[in-house]
Amino acid sequence: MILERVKKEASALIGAWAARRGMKDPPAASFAPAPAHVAADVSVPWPLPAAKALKRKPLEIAAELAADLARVPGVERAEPAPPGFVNLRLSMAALAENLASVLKDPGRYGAGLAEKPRSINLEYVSANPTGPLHVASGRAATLGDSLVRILRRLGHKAWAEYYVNDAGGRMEKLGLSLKARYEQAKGKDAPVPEDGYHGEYLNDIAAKLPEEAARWTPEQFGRYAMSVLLESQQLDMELFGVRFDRWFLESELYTSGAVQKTLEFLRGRGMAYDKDGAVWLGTHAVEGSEDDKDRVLVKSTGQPTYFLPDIAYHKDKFDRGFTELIDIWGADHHGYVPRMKAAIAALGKAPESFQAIIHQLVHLFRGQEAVKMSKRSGEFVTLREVVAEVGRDACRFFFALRTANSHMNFDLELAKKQSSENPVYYVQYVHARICSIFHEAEKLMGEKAAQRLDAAPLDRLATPEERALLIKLAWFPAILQTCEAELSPHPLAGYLMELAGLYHPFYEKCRVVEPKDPETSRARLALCGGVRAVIAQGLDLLGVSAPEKM
RNA sequence: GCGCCCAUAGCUCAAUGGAUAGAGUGUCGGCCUGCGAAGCCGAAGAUCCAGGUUCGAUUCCUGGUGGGCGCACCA
Repeated sequence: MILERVKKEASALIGAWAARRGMKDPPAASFAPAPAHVAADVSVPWPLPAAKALKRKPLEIAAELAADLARVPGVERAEPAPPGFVNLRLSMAALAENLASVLKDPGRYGAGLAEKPRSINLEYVSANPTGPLHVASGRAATLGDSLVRILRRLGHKAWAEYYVNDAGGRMEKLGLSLKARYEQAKGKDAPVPEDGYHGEYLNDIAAKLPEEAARWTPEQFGRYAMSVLLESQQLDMELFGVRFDRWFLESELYTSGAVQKTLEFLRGRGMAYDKDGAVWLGTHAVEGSEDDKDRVLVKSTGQPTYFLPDIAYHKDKFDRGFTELIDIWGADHHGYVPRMKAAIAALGKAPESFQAIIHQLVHLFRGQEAVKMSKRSGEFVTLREVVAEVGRDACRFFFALRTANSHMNFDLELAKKQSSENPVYYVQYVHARICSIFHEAEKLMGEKAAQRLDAAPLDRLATPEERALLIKLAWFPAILQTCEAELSPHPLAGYLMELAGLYHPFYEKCRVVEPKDPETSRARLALCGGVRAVIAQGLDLLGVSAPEKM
């Protein structure tokens, strides 16, 4: 990981430079890829913010600093550039060494960069078990699953959970709806309740009910429907390549007594009080609370609200040893954030230990026409349906490219039409193409020779196209860290697009398998091997396959 | 009414306060008798409006305009 070494050394030199000039709080050094029009690899903008503190011209600082940074091992050249950058060019030897390390152990490339390993519980999707998963759930699933994979690669403990709301009033509503469908199937005139679930899927479940269902109570219908639907959701996630470490049932919180214990815990901390026959959480009294009013924990009927078991659930996560909780919610729940934060504080935990990632909602279109997303009305576009039509890879990459904050329109017609033009194929194509080159090389050089990349003469890599690829490979670990910092996989998806975009010109200009020049062939094969490995690793972190043939 | 989020190329999206705002797709013009044309090369094409802070603003602040979402003893 050449860039990480260079960044570390350069930061130390910058710190020393600042100390020599008596700077008290020097700005942190940052490193970015140099823009296309400068002949350098890494851009260091540090002189610009430093100039303000020192009241000096940024370009002068850059010039002085460049002299220092030129000494960093692996740096071939360091030059000042207006208005106040230091541009670094890495040595070919360093880039070659980096490629060699990628080839040696691709699975460890970018691994273990976490300086302080975090213990994070990520909860996402958590859809009600009252229907199949909607295509919009694919967004949260992609965000969460990819993030978990990336965090683990970096060396963090990341644990994925899905909270199943299998308690409360929904069960009866669902039961009555299924019962109606069941009776309809027997020719009776039994309307689904107005506020029930009107989706087609209940007909399918009704058709497969056992005989004894004739004597079931609505609750039994409800329990049955939920277990079927939960299994269906679990299959949805599996088909989408999303694995959860635990499907946490809300009902467990009741059977274990955790709900009651949490209430007592909050009372004991002086955070809960009685008013108007209900029990309230004194959120306004919590230090730093941004919630504007108190919230009901137990209704005057004696029934807990949704809020209380939810607090119990989050308490349980802390009790299991996680120090950070991250929930991924759709924007329709953003109003719930201050409340949850207040609850976390009421539990006596640091407010920073809980974080909500809010993603904007997915708006479905069929051409120009908006598609309703209601579970109660008939029209319902399931995740499984879309995955079956456009493919898991295309779907996941599509979601992975976007930031959580983007309000996205998902045109089902376009998604189908574009399935062969989806950006994911642009990336996968490079992988397949390289695999094909290796087959070609094996034919000419023999299988063993083509696969022995470790001793390749990498100093043969000298064209701009080859160099651009080597640099791009070097940025991969830093991209994973960006994903962590932004809590989003989208920088990785964008990176893979860029890496693929650099490979094709290389392919056009640099012939890899060339019997007349076996040395260059071997070097280029090694480069191809490195690109293939990083693409495969990157796609895997996004839950996307890297096919050998397309 | 109050709060959160968004507005960048025809379309879908990127861009830790920094250099000439990047991709994909679409349009136009070229490129397959050597490793995959799901590709390459070239062209045209963008920061909603008005102020402000800054050496420097797509980015930060204020005010508009347009849109999404939310403001329960629902979950």
